[in-house]
Amino acid sequence: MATTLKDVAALAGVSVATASRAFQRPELVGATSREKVLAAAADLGYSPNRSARALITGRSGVYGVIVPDLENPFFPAVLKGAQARAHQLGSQLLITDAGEAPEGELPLVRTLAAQVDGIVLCSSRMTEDSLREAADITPLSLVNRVSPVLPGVFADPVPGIPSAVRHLHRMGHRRVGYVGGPSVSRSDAVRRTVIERICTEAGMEWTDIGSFPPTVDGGRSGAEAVLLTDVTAVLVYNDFMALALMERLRSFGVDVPEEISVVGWDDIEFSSLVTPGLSTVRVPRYDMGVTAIDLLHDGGRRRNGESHLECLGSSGDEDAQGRSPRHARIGLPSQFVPRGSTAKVTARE
Amino acid sequence: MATTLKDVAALAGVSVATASRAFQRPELVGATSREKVLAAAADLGYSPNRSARALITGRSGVYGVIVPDLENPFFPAVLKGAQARAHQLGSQLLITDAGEAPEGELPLVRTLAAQVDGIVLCSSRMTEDSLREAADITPLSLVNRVSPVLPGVFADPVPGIPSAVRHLHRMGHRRVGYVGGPSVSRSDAVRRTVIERICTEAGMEWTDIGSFPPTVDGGRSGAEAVLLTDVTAVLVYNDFMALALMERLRSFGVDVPEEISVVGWDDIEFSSLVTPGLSTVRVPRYDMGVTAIDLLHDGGRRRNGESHLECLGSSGDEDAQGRSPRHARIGLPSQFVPRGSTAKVTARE
DNA sequence: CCCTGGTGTGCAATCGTTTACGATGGTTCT
DNA sequence: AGAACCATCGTAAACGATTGCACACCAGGG
Repeated sequence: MATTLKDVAALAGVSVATASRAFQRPELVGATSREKVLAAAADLGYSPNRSARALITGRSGVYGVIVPDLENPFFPAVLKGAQARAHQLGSQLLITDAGEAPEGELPLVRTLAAQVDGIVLCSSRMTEDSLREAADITPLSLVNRVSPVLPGVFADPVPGIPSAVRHLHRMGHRRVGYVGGPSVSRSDAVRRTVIERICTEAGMEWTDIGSFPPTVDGGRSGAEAVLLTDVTAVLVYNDFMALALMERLRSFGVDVPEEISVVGWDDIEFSSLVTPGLSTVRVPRYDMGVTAIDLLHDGGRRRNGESHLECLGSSGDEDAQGRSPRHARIGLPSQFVPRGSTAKVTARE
Repeated sequence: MATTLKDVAALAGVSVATASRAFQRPELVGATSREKVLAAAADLGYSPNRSARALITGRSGVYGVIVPDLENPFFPAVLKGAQARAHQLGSQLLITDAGEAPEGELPLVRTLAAQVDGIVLCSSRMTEDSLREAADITPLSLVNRVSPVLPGVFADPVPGIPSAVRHLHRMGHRRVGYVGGPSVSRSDAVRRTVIERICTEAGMEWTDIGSFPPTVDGGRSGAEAVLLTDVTAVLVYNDFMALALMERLRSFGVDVPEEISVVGWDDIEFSSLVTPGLSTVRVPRYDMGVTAIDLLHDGGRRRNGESHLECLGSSGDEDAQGRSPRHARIGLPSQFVPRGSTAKVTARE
């Protein structure tokens, strides 16, 4: 049916070995035969059979990506970045929705591992032990999750949080709250501490409003909790929650930003669409996808200097043999995006 | 590295042929050897090498899906449905973002075709000719696009539009407009005619407000165009545009729904989050994904009765040989979801 | 006793590539 | 001139699974 390398070789008048080398190791074949092969290939519209290649090289040219929920607007941009990079590298992306099931992730990794060259785990909720086990099966790269033993990329709260907090300070806010996400979330914990530090540095009062599910409902509950405090501004775990929170505040007759300013996190597309626009901390989702594939591709080796990436740290843990594997953990800078949901403090208490 | 069929066969004390048949054609091997093979496989944690299998069977166990833009909230649910079905069938999904480039879709199909068993094209903007060419290369199934020569699944405007229009009528609206999407869009044309028909049937005045890009900007432009007319309610091509349109109307001091009612299309998640909630025509995205894979899987053959699907029509075109290939074109019912953006007519004019 | 038929199994070819190895011819060095 | 070397290319063996074919074995009928 499809044209094979043998057809190309025949048309070019060379052996299949030479034809193969014309693609794989061009420097090993003579200029004339190389050109004949290339011409024949173009002529026949040849494209190599990836299964055959995978069979012998042991690499499929496909990377797997596991996301917890495709409908969460955080991930598509990550996927786009990952796909762009994968295509540059001649690979494809096998995307899988883990479907809200933390305990299903490890089996999923097992299934996928057999047919991919490595897996990008997004916001994985797997235990550290499961992660280790998964890493034994196949190369892994983490997005939005840090592990001492695995390479990964995450959003650095800096400079987003400092600049958000300073912005609130300039607007006259002195009491700010944080509506957190799931308490198991590492990034939530990090944000919490950074917010606290920056607030105290700026001489502002900080209130932990609690942990909530990272959903619309969580945002609504958050709104109710906010009303029990005297804060004039809140930072919220993600835009989803922040939008629901604004909505809920309004339904209680509390105006945003007149009475309470709200800052979200992620800068999903809708944040700029609502009224008032949601001020938010933008995270470089696309670049995170790109970087995740990079990490997979060079298997944790030294990164090429080409990029805008900023490597914030590496694991120094020593393994049983006393070697010191250094796994890249890359933090990409976040950025505060001011919009209508933050304003000068006026009414509230 | 990984355990192969040979290992399993050796442990079970049979030949690889028997081991293979124990999986593929169990009825051909004796009960005792079958059990020994299965036990050995379980013991070794054997999983077949899909590349090797693909090489000989010519089927990779992977379906491709091409979407125009992953960040468009319409698609994730489709992908989820497609994935669920694919997994049921033992296949994986290779998802690709075509990246806003209609002219890039055909090359993309060519690239993908080599490594998948078929491709689901979502909202393809390819020309009919390109579609035909693509269909020559690999099995195809269309989502949100109908073609006379290809199987596909689309959202049936019924009963969504009739019930939306009746709802507006009950609210006292007599002049409604339609803010359309790209004029090349088939579904746009269909909606247009259905809206017109239902409106006239209900004795309402209908205004075509024009064609706009299916983006936030398109929605904004649509808002301005709406203000040049005297309609009291508009139906909008999709929720994205509808939300931006509401936003824009409001920035012009026009209240929704006090002065103008707005109905969107798709029921993306945010439509229920904004204030007022966006009334919208919900389309069964998840089921469309499921069905698209089904169409690919049974290669346009008769559908099994198991489902809730409603087959609206088949192509009767005859090909050169005079045969009459019947390609399933399946319309899934849409549904009107009333929310706050539609209300009794009051102020306008 | 031979032949037919069915059942269960193994041998070996095959899919399309990659790549180790060896063969060939030509060039350069001593 | 002979050796050593290099560039170039072909032969053939993999990779791991599937499957057509043939073979062995056993039952039963003539």
